[in-house]
Amino acid sequence: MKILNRDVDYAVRALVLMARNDRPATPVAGMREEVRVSGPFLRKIMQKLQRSGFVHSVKGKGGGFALARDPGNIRLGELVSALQGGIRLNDCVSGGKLCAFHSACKLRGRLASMEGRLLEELAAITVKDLA
Amino acid sequence: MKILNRDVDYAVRALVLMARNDRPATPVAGMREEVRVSGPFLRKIMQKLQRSGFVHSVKGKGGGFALARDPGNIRLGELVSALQGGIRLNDCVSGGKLCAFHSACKLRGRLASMEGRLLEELAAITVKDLA
DNA sequence: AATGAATGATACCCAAATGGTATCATTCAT
DNA sequence: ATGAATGATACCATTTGGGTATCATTCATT
Repeated sequence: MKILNRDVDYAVRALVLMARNDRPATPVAGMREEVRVSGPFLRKIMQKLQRSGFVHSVKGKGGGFALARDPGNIRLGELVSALQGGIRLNDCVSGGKLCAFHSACKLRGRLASMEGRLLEELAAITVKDLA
Repeated sequence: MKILNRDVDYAVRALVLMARNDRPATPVAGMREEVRVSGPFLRKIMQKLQRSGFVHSVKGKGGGFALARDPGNIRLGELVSALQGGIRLNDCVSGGKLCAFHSACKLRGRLASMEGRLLEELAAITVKDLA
């Protein structure tokens, strides 16, 4: 239904913000207002981004997050994969749940190629593009 | 996340079945096995299809459902609209919930056009194509 | 007229996903 | 030592998706 969830939305805002400012480390407290989300929730998202390698983090006073990759190389498609486990047009194409009609299904191939195109389009958008 | 939900899936199966058989009326009991879904659930879906004008229904003994439109003119995009209220890539583009960055958002336009292309692709697939 | 096969409408219900909060542990500059 | 910051994780509330149950209505058949 909805392809981009809130996590991706907030993550994009935060990453764009960091790309524009380009500071050595931005704490959550310094982003949450502009991203317009609660501190704890943004923090959870930033931690996911850290685990996925999009940002690196510095603990302790004066710490925070900073981009770990070039903004021109952080693609929306990757964010979607990392934060919400990808996209699936239906269960059959990419959910791994093949239905009983698998072999005869004329819809499957079409959906699969639609999904492919969608992913390509998402991959074509980078944080730099949005900054 | 998932663009086609179960309703659309089962609806397509039922409509394709009806298009192939082309009987004056097919009762739910005569479809549920081949569609592989419980009777009550399929019935609920068929009722939605009836209300949306895709099929017409005949009550009483010997009744059932039949296509109300040419199979070549029943488009997947319409089914998605009728059965799950369309697609929205995110809340901002088509959910009516504009975020605080509305005017400055560089992502919005791109998502909107992606959504448009997706709908076009869905609209290009008809029940006849799948029958 | 009675019967039974069929849909119409609607009210539930359960499980999973989404969106978000709370808490405690750890690290580090000062 | 202190306090600012993240790491990890558990928890919670609401919504959505998928599905069942029930009663009312219609109609062919007898």
